[in-house]
Amino acid sequence: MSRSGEEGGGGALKKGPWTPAEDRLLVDHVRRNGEGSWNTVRRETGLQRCGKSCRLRWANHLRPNLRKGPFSPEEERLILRLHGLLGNRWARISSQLPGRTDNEVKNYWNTRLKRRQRTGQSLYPPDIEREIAILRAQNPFADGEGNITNATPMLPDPYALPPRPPPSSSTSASATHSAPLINQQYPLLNQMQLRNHANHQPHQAFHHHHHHGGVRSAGLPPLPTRAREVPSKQVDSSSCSDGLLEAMLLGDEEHHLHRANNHTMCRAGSMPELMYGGAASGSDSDVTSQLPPGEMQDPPHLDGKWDFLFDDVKPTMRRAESDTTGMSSVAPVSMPAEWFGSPGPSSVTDDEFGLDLEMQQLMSSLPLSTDGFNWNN
DNA sequence: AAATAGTACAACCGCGGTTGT
DNA sequence: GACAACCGCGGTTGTACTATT
Repeated sequence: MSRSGEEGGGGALKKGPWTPAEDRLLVDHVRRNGEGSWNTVRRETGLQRCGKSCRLRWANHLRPNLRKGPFSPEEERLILRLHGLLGNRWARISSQLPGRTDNEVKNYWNTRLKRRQRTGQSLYPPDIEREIAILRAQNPFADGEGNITNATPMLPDPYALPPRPPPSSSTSASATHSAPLINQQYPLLNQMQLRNHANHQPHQAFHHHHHHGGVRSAGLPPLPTRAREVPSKQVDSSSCSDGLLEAMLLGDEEHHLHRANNHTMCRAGSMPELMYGGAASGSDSDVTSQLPPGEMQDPPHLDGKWDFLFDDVKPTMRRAESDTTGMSSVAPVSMPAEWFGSPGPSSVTDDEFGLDLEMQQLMSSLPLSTDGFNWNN
């Protein structure tokens, strides 16, 4: 089969930078049809772009709640830690950075941090390296290459009673013993575990890893089939808004980061003019409600007409979601509600939950320390 | 001011996974 | 089960921008 077959028919597909007119076509398409079905964009809008390109453009530049601009020190720390645990799984890493895309994280890593390698510096700051070594020892599903190694699910019971605290005197020694994830060094993590317990039914508490290239869940109960791969960006907020990350960040400077992510800087990348607002309708579907007054901008090149774009964006209706076999209770995965200013309870689907759980386990292992390391070195 | 090097980022490409027929 | 279509992810490339010489 031809992987490029999706471009079949019609004239040549356009490549290169997107124009405002193309963006408008795509956004309007998503507004009417929801995300997904990217290959119908061309048929329905006449946009001479392949579906793949449309998806990328939407995900990286046009979707709401994108956070652009330099990574904050907190974000950088998180990237480093997660990369140490996950490797080059950019989508997973970016899922823990609200509003950030995998492409951004990837670019960041390739430029800023790989420069350290070229200059002979270690990939991670020394303290992060220590953390990673410890966390790897604690997380049996994350090896040094970022691979999932849980051919046999080995996640500690997240609902287990807190174990004995590790010896307070020997941090390095803990790297050699398999310390449980619930760690009294990080009291908030215990809260997170309890919260996790309250939010999810026990039968859901298994590890389900969907990522290609990884080891899939072995001998685990089948998941209700839902619309397959969830773009990581679409998981992020639902994972964070009600999940463990926010709890972890409570009382921490990163908490402020997270709050900031939720309420500001909702703009689109190279097109800062693409503010999804201007006519605050007050409805849940109005992303502009997340933008502080005064941050509204009219997109110059679009003559201030972007306000209409996201008033009624429909949730994705994908093939697998169009059935009515017990999946009607599954919230649409695309267009998370929090995009539109209605955080509400997390609507994590079963599939998302599997991803979420894995990330929660990892995230719950990350210490809260905010050291004074110079991250620009 | 011009040339060069370095950086940042958008976009493309290929691969692999999932779903539908 | 085989195949086709679709989709998402990660690697890579192209190019605009900025800093330096």
